[in-house]
Amino acid sequence: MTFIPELPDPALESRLLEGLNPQQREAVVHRGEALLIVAGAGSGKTSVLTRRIAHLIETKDAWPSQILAITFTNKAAAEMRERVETLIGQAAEGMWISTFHSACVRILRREAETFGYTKSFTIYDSADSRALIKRIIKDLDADTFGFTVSKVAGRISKAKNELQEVESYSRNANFADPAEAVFVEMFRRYSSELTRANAFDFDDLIAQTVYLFRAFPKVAALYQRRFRHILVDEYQDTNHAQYSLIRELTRAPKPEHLKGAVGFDGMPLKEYDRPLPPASLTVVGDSDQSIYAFRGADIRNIVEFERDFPNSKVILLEQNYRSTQNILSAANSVIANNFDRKDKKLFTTIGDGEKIVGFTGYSQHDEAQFIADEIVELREAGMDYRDVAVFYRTNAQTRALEDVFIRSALPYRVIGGTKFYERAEIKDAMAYLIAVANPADPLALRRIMNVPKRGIGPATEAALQNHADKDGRTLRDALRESDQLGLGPKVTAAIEGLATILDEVGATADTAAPADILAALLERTGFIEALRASRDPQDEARAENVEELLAVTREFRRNNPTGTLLDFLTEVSLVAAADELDDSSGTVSLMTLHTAKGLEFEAVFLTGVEEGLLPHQMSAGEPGGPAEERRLFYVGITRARRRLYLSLAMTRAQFGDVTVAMPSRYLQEIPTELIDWRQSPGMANSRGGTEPRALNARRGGFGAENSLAGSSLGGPGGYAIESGGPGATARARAAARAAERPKTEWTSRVTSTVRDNGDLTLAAGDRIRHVDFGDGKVTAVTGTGPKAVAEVQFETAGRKRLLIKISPIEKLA
DNA sequence: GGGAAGATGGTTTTT
DNA sequence: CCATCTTCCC
Repeated sequence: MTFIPELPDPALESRLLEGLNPQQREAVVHRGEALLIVAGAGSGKTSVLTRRIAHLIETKDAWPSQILAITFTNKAAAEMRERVETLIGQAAEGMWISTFHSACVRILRREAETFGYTKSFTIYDSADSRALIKRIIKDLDADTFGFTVSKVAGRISKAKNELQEVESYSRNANFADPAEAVFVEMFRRYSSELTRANAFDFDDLIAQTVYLFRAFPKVAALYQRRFRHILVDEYQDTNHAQYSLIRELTRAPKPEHLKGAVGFDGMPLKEYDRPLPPASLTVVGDSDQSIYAFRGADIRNIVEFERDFPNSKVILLEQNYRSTQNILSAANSVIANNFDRKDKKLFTTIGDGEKIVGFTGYSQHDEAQFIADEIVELREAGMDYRDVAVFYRTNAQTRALEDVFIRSALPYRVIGGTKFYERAEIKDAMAYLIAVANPADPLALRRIMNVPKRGIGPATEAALQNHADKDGRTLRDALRESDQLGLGPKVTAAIEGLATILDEVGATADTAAPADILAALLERTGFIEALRASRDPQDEARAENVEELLAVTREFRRNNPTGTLLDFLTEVSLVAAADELDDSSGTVSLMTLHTAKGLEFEAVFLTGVEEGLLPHQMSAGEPGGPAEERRLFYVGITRARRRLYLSLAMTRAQFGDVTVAMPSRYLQEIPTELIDWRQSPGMANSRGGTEPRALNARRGGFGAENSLAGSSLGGPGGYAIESGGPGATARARAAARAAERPKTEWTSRVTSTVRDNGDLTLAAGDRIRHVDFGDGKVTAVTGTGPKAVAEVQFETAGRKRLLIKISPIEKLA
């Protein structure tokens, strides 16, 4: 069969450019060494990027395998792949579309043996890193110098992001300062422990790849030759290490480094006698959306792009296709307060839209109640829950929101935050998997040594560790030789039992399905059994969580039929918060402003717009802090398509006591005519100033008392603070929590006091009394059992939906 | 070695 | 306010 090369299909090319404005079009078709697309929020950059990739393939300027596209989250990568697929079909398969971290893992696994690691290296997440650092601090008594785990972790991470290894770091260190000397020692130990454990931390994934390329030009040349077109999204949030990685990849591969090279398919590569041109680089970014300086993101990467890549072209995308003009005007005027930025104004042709809605609650519960009520109204006006998002600055703010949402029977999901994988029992089960996949890792082994209880305590552990250290073997080796330690027969048998299980299950680690490996481990160690047999009522829920993990591993294999245990562990450690977002879920999404980056929703609630929270207290001292906080606010505003709500609370319970909050300075940067204040800070404040009962005051027309049962605002009516037996309430609370523990999704877990009305049943026509809303009449009941929801018409507070089981209500005779 | 009760210290944002 | 660590007793 003869293959006739096709000319670019004009019909198809025009399809790729269809509906694009001239700048977007240019961004798709431009060819050259370097291209910077400055893409304002909502300017259609994803569309431009995907079409650019499709266009490169379509015009035969690139084979799919020559494309490397870097996104910020796995979800964005999956979305991009999908969209390219719908444009050009199967051809999308050979492309690398992934995050920085995933791409680096892929490279490091391929090349691990070149530089002293094995393919089975594991990845330390931040909790693992912290656990290791904690041990080191303790060993060195470094806390006497004021070192905390987070400080040390932060400094090490910062160094790595700037490509400073222990050696180069200590060369510039001031050893006259004892604290600094101790830090260097900690850094040194941390690094060598990681190496010994055959593990990388998050920052290593990038940094080590760069070192690999620099130390082994032949390896680098292979990738430089392969990736002819590199595209990087969210370029404003790249740090120095990531920038350097891109630099290494866009160097021209030298012919001598490619001599005798073998391609990724194992076939010898064609040799060149002339240098190949460097890969072409496309970056997309917006310096107004740079919000990751704290993790080393360097805004200069984008600002100085033109200087870095001399033959570059810059294209500006300013037309916004997402939001109404009112929302954009607010965003523009806020961000204009950041000096040293290139002036850029987003505009749209879709019209002004609704005004921004503002609300000031008396407390964070009041604020949350307002949000819940508004969401109900939006829903009644035809909006889907999944099109609504609630943003906040700190994860701690979810508490009040969850509290109120649960009682209002609003389906919601917290994106990120306390993750499933951070739960102790899940970490334990995962540690078993890691111990099996990477026998060199002592951290995982230590974690499971006595889980479930088998009588191996700190003393035994130390003995094992000593034995291992004596002749430089691993802790795992020591386990196998426990009979040489002269320990009691019971303990020795327990250790041997564990060693046997790990070794025997470990023999299948490369081939067996992750679910089978986990099931075998759980079965043979009696892990779940032990939880079920426990007297602690919470252990039943923990057992269920572990079974949930088992389901996750099965699901993984369904999606990746050839996925190994290592693949599973890699995927788990690299999930980003935003990856959890499920577009089809039909729930309201709650997330931090950071997680919100790159997403969009019909309606956005931006909460806690207060001084001290946004901008956050901690940012005040840092150079560039307030400006970055402003960008964060800007990012939040520009996520909204139609409706934007800005809310704050006058008082906020933090650190156990109530503090008075001031409206954020950023609110004053929005022209007043853009905001429709349902309750302005002034309105709330004047009451607060004159009435001691203000915290529970009736707000205009609604007659709602705002203190929810169990909230921290003192007793009903705001009497003088009277804290009755803190121990007693804490215990009662823990008991209530244990008893309740909803069997629903682990993400929607109840975080504060939950009332339980038992099997209280209501029917239309019943009269009830609610702690906050007063008396009302049930107009309808939907759902059954614990999920029954009553719709209630209150005399003064309006219509509400309440989850009968847990609402603070009583039935009136 | 195990467990429960008190003490302590620490919270921005995340791959 | 919360989680984690320490201490004490079995």
